[in-house]
Amino acid sequence: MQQPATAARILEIAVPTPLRRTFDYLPGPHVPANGWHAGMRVKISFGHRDAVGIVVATKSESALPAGKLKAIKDVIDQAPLPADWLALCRFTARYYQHSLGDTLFQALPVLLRQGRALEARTRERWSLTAKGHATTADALGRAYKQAELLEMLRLHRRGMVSSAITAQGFTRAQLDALGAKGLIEGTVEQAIAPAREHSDILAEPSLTLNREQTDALATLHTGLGTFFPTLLHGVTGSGKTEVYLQLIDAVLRRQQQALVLIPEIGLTPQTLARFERRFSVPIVTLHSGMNDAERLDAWEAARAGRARIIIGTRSAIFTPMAAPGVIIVDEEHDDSFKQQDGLRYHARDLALFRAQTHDVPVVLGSATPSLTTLNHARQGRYHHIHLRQRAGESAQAALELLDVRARPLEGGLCPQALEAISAQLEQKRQVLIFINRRGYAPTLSCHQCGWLAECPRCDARLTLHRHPPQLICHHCDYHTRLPDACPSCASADLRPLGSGTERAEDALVSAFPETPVIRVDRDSTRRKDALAQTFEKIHKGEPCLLVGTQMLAKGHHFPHITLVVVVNADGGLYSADFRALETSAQLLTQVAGRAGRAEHPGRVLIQTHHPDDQNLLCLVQEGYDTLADNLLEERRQAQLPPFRHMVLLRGESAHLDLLTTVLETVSQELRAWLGEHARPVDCLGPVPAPMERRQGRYHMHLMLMSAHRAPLHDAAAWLANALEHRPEARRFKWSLDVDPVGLD
DNA sequence: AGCACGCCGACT
DNA sequence: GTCGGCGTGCTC
Repeated sequence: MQQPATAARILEIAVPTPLRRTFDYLPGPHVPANGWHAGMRVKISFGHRDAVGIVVATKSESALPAGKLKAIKDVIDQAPLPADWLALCRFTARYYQHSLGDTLFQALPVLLRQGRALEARTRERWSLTAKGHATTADALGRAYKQAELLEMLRLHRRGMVSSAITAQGFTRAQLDALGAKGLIEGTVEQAIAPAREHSDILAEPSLTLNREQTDALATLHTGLGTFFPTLLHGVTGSGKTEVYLQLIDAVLRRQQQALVLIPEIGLTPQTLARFERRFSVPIVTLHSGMNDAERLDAWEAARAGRARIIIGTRSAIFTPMAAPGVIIVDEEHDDSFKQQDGLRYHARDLALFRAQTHDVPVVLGSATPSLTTLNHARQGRYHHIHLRQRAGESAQAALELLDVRARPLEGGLCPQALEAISAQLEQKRQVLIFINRRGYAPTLSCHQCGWLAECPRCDARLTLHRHPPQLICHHCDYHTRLPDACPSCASADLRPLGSGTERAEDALVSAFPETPVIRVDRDSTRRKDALAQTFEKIHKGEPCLLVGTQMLAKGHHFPHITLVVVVNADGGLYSADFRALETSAQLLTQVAGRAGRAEHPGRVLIQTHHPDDQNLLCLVQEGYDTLADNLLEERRQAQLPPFRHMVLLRGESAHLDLLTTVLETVSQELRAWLGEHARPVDCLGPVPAPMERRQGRYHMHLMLMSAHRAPLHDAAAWLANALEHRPEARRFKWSLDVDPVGLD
């Protein structure tokens, strides 16, 4: 037996504030039944407001005189939040140089942030009794509604929860009446009910694996119960999901849970349905479409161990688990795993940390792995499993470059592309046209004087939209009506410059009036279910033209598409951002993977103004893996990530001079400090951000680079500290980005 | 980040 | 005369 905990004299408490420090409180008269422990939530008065805080330590002394300390107002949790969850948040806060309080509260569902008790909600499930089964509806005489209810429940073998019953138009009175007659009974269960004992894990048999999949699974099986990081490197259609499913099956049989992270728009209803069809255990999902109560239910059920499979986007990495067994990060190269504001964490990287602390395998799956992950695999830090065959009959589509220099373009499409589209349509097939630009045209220009429509608040062109006709800035919320004449020379000869999805759509409608043209981008898909409905239409296989942005490239597969046209592959070729080529090669490969299924070999036509570009040629002739190796070599020579690590300090202000001056000063001080303490860290800048002016504010960067994490971390911490204690630094916004994924 | 305090402009 | 603008200071 544990000794009764001695009463804590001081509680160290993390508070939801960006301040990077904790605050000491007195326990007052409050003593939890099992003593004070880190991870307990408390109510406190903080400054001039009330707040929820989390105890992160108990101690006997404070740096502050006792008279300055307040007592807490109340205890919320009698049992602390999980210790490993707290450790994950601590690591995250330290690694990303973020306030612990902010980190902890961000990792908590909203209702827990607000101080709601952590316990499963309960609900009532109704089903027929033996007597109910033996009774026919006509025995109920004139109680028609009751008879109807009885019949409905007869159809639901596992019963129905009361909310579902009332949603069908029945009342509590009708339930009670049938209950009183002994025909039905209600049992109270937790919001996400545990799997029934002795029930099967599988609801349907697994698929037969091919040789590669079998080997992959065998390797992964050897890693169960240990930290076993693996890159599952499989071409589109190679059956990665089936490998995940069978690995999860093994994890469930060990009485453990599986956490599956997916990109923001990667969770298609098809994928979720596949998990739910396969397993009969409780599965919870965590995504943006859920309300606060549902999120709390899922979080609580995962923590308690009732939820056996947890599927979610980025933030699901913070879901606690009673018995973690595996973490899977699907499409690990996807940038939506990186949070781009506030706490700028990367869910994939945290998945690695979590897997390590839990001693469980972590599987990173992708057809186009990030250079970071590929480098780990090449250096033997991760197991590297290849799936090179496509499962099923389909062939890999052939990639071809189309030189569009000096060719006439219709909605961005050259005559050769239009011809190829026409040939496919004659054979009643579907074609995908990929343009990574929404709107009608990237900008509007004056044919007389060369004026370009520019955003008054950003260093960017305004995009021309047709529905409704407007000039819109895609970097801020600025929009304006179309000018009748050139603001510069008053000429009326204003012309759209270049093509976006809307213009391609128009061009295709006039070129192929018989064929339906479906546009998929953020503007055409505003309504909630519009995307799902559109995809359903496409899956019927009727000939059609599909025009869209990268929304089309992710997750979904379209078996009837036999031709993909990429309108412009040049975007990533000559960008200032060192990652642009990597991202763009991944995107092109993902788009190309949409074509060519079953009996039709696919074609992918890539329009370019740079048909001799070495990288583009490499991608087309050798494929992503070879290009990735070349890019890794370039990164090594340039000493860029992943060969050196990076921390970016972003500063933002309406006053450029103020921003520059302070960043100059602080960077000089940092360089002096680095020299004095012999820290091998390079400090570059301040330099203007790639788009210096955005939303009327100036953006400057300071970049820290080092081959070693520890000194880089020290430098970042020094910088954060210096800025926090410098009064001038409070006159502009700044943030640190550890391992940034974009330099914007 | 909140939130309060504080000292100067256009409103009932 | 007051409502309110956001500069500045503080949170155990």
